[in-house]
Amino acid sequence: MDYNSPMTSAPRLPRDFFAHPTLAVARQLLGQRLVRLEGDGERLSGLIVETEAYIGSQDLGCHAKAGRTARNAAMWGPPGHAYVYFTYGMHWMLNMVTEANGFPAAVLIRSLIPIEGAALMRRRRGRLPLADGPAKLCQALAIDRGLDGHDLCVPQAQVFVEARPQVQDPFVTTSPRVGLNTVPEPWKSKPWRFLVSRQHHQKLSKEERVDEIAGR
DNA sequence: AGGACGATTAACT
DNA sequence: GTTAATCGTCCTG
Repeated sequence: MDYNSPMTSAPRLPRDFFAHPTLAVARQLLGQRLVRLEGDGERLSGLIVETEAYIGSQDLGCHAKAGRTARNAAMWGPPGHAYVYFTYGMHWMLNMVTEANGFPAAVLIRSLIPIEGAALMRRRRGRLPLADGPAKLCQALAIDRGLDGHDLCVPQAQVFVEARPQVQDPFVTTSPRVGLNTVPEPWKSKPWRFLVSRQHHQKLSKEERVDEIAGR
């Protein structure tokens, strides 16, 4: 499938998209549209603009470093599933499992540009307008333990990703992953965080609106 | 059974 | 720049 071609419809990313090296998946998820279908049929979505890669038991920043546990079991499973975990006593985090079944790795979704359902996302965030930040994103989209292990690649999925044009290299930056304060080197400094430049956000969301209209 | 510790956030000085 | 909030998870005993 050519993810760069112009399109008026938005096919979902298939499992094969996730069955690849985690750094490539984290990079290629930028600009893709995360969709959350709620029980009442409401559709919430946003463009992914920040991700981080967590890669295997050797990566001391990855939850898989301590081996397989009940909490991180989804990361060992097949690609294209959600790994949702609870941290800091109050926050949920959304990851997408990558690579082959049996190899523990995932991409953390850290930030979205709201596209559909932005008003509801804002209401859930109190006075704050954005879904930027891995915990805020989960709150805005009502993602919690119920979606741990969720299959993102079946027709009945409640959370999935729709293919959008790839973000071009000039608009992408990398940096060390956030919040790994007690993680030893070299893992602490691996540039495994991928961001769409702020300058490019407006252009991305503008194009998305055009495509939304064209698709109807 | 108890304690340490977060892949964070908001509200401070 | 610092720090409190808050509790599931994992490890120790």
